[in-house]
Parts: sequence; C-alpha cells; structure tokens
Amino acid sequence: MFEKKNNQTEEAGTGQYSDLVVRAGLAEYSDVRGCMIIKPYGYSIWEKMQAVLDKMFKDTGHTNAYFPLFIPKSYFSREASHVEGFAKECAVVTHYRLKNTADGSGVEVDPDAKLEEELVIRPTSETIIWNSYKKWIQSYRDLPLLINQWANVVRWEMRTRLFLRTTEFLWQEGHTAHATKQEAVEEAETMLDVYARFAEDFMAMSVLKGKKTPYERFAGAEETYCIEALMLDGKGLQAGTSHFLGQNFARAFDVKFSTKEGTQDFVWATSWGVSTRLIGGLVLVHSDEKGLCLPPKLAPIQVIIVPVYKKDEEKLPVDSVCREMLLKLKEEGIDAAYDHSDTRSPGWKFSEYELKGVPLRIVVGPKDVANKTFEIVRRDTREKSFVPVQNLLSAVKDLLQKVQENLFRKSVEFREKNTTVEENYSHFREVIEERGGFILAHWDGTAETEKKIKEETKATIRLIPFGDQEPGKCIVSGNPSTGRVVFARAY
RNA sequence: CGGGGAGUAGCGCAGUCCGGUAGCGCACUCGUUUAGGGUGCGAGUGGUCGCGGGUUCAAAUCCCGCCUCCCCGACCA
Repeated sequence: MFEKKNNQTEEAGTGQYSDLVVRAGLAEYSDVRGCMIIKPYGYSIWEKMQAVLDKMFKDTGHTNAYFPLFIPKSYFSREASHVEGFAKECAVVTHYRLKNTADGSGVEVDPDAKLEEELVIRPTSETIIWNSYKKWIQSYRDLPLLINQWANVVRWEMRTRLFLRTTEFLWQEGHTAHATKQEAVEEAETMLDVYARFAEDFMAMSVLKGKKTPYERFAGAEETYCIEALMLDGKGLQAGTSHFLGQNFARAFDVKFSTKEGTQDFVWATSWGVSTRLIGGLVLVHSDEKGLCLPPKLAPIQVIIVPVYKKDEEKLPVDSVCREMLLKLKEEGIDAAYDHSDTRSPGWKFSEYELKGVPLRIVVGPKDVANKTFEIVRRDTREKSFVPVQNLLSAVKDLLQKVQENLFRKSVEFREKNTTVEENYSHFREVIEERGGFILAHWDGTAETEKKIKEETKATIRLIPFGDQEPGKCIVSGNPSTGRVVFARAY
C-alpha cells in the first residue's frame, strides 16, 4: 500500500482500510455510533489470538478472573492522574429503569429511577480491581498476585475506525501486585516481551520495544513500556502496552501488606493489555492489492480447497479426492476448509479467498485426479506448484511455515527500509510529510519540544528505545540529548 | 465540538434543481448455459423514499423541525 503510493500505481492506502475490513468480512459498522460488529471471520482471528496469548499468560504464572463492567464513580476520584486521563471519555450510567411514554409512542428514561451513585462503564479496570486487591492482600504471603481478565471496555472516542479505535472494544488487561519495586518492574518487562514475541512469532509483525515519554504515558503509571509496529502506509501503531504503576494505586486504595520483617508497605503494581486493535494491525501490515494476507498461525482458514470440474461425471472423482485431503489435513490439526458449493465458479472462489487472506489454496481438477497431483498456491507470493497427492501433508506444513516466515521477513524489511535517521529538522518534516515511517532523531527530553514537533508535523514520539544510546543534539532546540527516540505519525 | 458529505430494495447508487404510476447495477429466486481466475442469457421477488409536521388535487421531490451515520481537524490502546 505504502510502496504503491510512491509508485503512483493502484493505491491501496488507508482510505481503503475500512473498505477492506468490511469486504473481507472481518467486521461491519453498527448503527451505534463508533461501534462495530465483529463478524465470524474477524472474531475467529480474535479467538486464535486469545488462545495463544492466554497460554502465554498462564505459562508466565497468571490466572484469569472477571471484574464488573460498572465502576462506582467515587472509585475514579481516588487516583488523580488516572481520573484526568480518562474523565473525558467515560460513559456513565445514571438511571436503572425505563417507562412507557405518556402518549404510548415508546419508552423513556424514568426520572424516578436515578442512581444514588452513578456508575462509570469501565474504560479500564485498575480502580475496581485495586478496590478488591485491598481485601485480598494482607501479607507478603499473598504476593505476588498475578491476574488477567478478558473483557470489553468503553472509551468515548471522538473519531473512530474499525478495529483501530472504536468506542467499545475487546481486550485483555493484566493486573499484578508485588512486594518489591524490582519485581513489579520485571513483571512489566516480562509482559512486554510476551507481547513482542506474540507480535513477531504469531502476527508476523515486526515491532520495536521501548518506553513512552511522560507525555504519552498511561494515566496513573510511573513508566509505560510499549511495542510499536510500522504500518504499510508509513504510520506507527501502538500494538501493546505494559505499565509499571509504582505504588500509585496501592496508595489510592490503601493496599498495604506486612513484610517478612513485620513492617507495613504499599504494594507495587503493574498492568498490561492488548486489544482487538491488533486485528487492524494485521490488516495494515500484510495486505496487498488483492486483499488481506493472514499469517498462517492466526488465519481462521489456513488452507482452502477448491474443486474444478466441467462435466457431472468429473465431479465425483474430484469431490472424493478433495474430501480425502480435507480429512487428512484436519487430522493433523490444520485448519482446512473445502468449498464444494457449486453455486460459485472456481474463479470467484479464488478471488474471494485471496480477499480473505487465506494463506494456502489447493485446487483439484480432473487433470490433477488423473495425475494424482494437486495445485497449491501461496497467498503471499501467489506462487503456484503442482504436488503429488501423497506429499500433501509435508507440502502444506512446509508452505504454511514458509508463508509465516516470509510475512515476518517482509515486515522486518519494510520497517528497516522505512526507518530513517535524521539530524536536520526541515528534512525531518519533509520525510514525515512525504514518506512517513519511523524516524530516529535526537530529542532534548522536554515536553515543550515534544509538543512543538507534534503541532508542526503531527508526528509523536512513539517510544524511547531501551539500552544505552549515543548522546547528541536535539533536532529542534539543539540542546543536549541523551539518545535518539523514535518519531512517527501514529494511529 | 468545528467543517464537509450522506440517509430511496440486503448492498452500492440515480431520481430532488423543475411535484404527476419509484428506477438502475450487484445480490437474491427460478430456468438455462458455464466451470483451470469474480461465466453468459432469459424471467422473477423485494420499497412505511431516515422520523415528525406543513403546503398542494397530488410530495422521494417544496417549506419547518428532529434523528442518525460516514469522512476531515483538537484527545487516546
């Protein structure tokens, strides 16, 4: 998409993002402003993401729980910067009953059914969870507390986009409590690594890891870590965040514990999350002019089998070969599907499954039946080959792995190709305007400079890379800088 | 919240200026033909024209009010 734009050929830019999401059957618009309907095909991707992530969370010692959707308003006022960060986008429940209108034309809110205390619909669950943690934690023996929840949250956004930013979205939020600062920081780092591994190994999406500037930090956090990916249109996408919350929520909710030494101390906290936004990332990282291109490890359908035949007497042998293949693939745990509907032509099916991003297509026709072969086509390179039927499993497994690897390799190459190092601010502005991408530049560490760049270029500091860096001079102010940071326009 | 666009068949749209039997493409149904890259042909089903009020013999069309959605700008995962 991004490359096409520069070549002035057919453009598949972000204007077409929403269209692609809809046409591929991932989601559609709801009549409710800013909300979307995640359709079965899109939801299947989410289910695969959930399965993988959930296992990763369990493997790192976490367990799942569920906390209420409604948060008493008073909980919110406990942590000052948290309130400030979310107050502007909270939906609030004020009444609990409807009644028929006097003229019988419909229903209205019953003014007599006003809530004593209004309920905020969770934009995130720190407050209600820490209210519980207070009751759960007495001693160092109760720590660490490692909990995750899969939930929906609501943030009243002004501008929405399918998957990337919707009023309601699905996510997971981990909330942990620890006895020491070091342990909490390590937890936040561990979970960031989990996210990075998920993005690269499963989504085939190259990411950068780092921490946020104070200005971009999560409301209520001491430190926010993030993974950031580069989309094909040259914009950055925050794909996951992990926060070291210090003792802020412990103080706000008075969560103290007895140490081994018998003293009292506030608990150290983290929280971390990824959302259905990742599905938007998948689309913006792997699509081409034909449609989506899903990484095999997350594709709802990994292999689609399409039969081809002319006459009725050809149908039966083709059909039985296809069914046999389907069975064999399924037995191996491969998510294969066989589109035997004869109301669509093969050509139609080819286009449809390419649009949907199915990694591999197997085509079987009379000629193949005679030769005991089948045709197999990779979605990523559209490369065709003919394979003896007896090699079905090895060929499919091999190609699924190759597609997965190739997508990731392309994502890494794209990110590298579109990451530039800039010393000169006017050139920086040109690059941001004309080709986008990640820009590595020196920054003096002040919020003023950060704001100025944002106002003038719409680019923000996506992250401060980990590790030691070469000092230099700020690209705007010329003041000393301790290292380069990553700039980009972002979703 | 500011600016722009739009609400007419499941979807995409024309018709609105200039009032006079509600149309086109896709989808859908039936028939037929076809099938190795979104088959061709024929017939058919499907509408409180976003909602409410007004003007008129007559309103998708004119007038008044309201609602909703999408796109572009200031906040955020």
